[in-house]
Amino acid sequence: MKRQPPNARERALIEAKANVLKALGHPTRLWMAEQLADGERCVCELAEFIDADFSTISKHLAVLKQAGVVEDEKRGKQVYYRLKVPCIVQYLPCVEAVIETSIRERAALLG
Amino acid sequence: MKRQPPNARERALIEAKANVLKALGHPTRLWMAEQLADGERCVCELAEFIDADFSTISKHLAVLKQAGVVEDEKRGKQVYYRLKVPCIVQYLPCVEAVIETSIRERAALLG
DNA sequence: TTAAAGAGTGGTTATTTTACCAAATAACAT
DNA sequence: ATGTTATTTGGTAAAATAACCACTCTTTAA
Repeated sequence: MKRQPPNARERALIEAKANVLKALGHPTRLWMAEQLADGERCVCELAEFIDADFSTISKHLAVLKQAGVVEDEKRGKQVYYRLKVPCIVQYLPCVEAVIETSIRERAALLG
Repeated sequence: MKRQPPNARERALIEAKANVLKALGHPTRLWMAEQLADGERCVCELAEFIDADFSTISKHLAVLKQAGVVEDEKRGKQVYYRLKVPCIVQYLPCVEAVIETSIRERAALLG
């Protein structure tokens, strides 16, 4: 069976998937997603541990939301964020495996 | 138990993980990774289906390699790429679930 | 009703990313 | 030796990203 170039439909799906991965591909946003694996958090709780302007944090959350990774809910003065599809963080062990492999290889090079 | 801000070690790990996700967070690179899930491919086989300059393709592969996602091997005139940690593509069903959720919600909005 | 706290927006700037072209390198065939 | 194919590298321009500041909006508290 010969391989095919991706058609328009497939290309759209790939783009959407890449967009999700890209959203998680920033240290601050990945950290946020990991925090949310333990349950919802308001912006102020997340901000407590992030050394960045509040507006920056807000924009990172907007990126995660736009990608469909999180959803938000306003309760009183606070806005709570939570993961929409929790499996998204269950992947991370494999991502870590990638890193461990790289580290092991570098160590092997050093003897 | 009170949550803690990430220390230097944790921050380095998060950065490394984010870097892997970022590498996969581009349509062309994600497509390449998916192709490699079926086994190694040389650059020319991948290029066959990608509408971009050869140099562009080469640079995308370099990004994946630098992130530790793929490794390469030169055999004759060709360079073959393969996944280093195959589980990296097993995640994608969850990524798709994120997208499906978004689509379903949008559909629900339309009634 | 006024002030303060939590969060988001708009604007700006520096940095990064991506794509293309041209040129270089490596291996093979003639 | 020379050309040809496969791939990478360097340069550059355009576009996207990420950070900060100043400001706005909303909700609660005084």
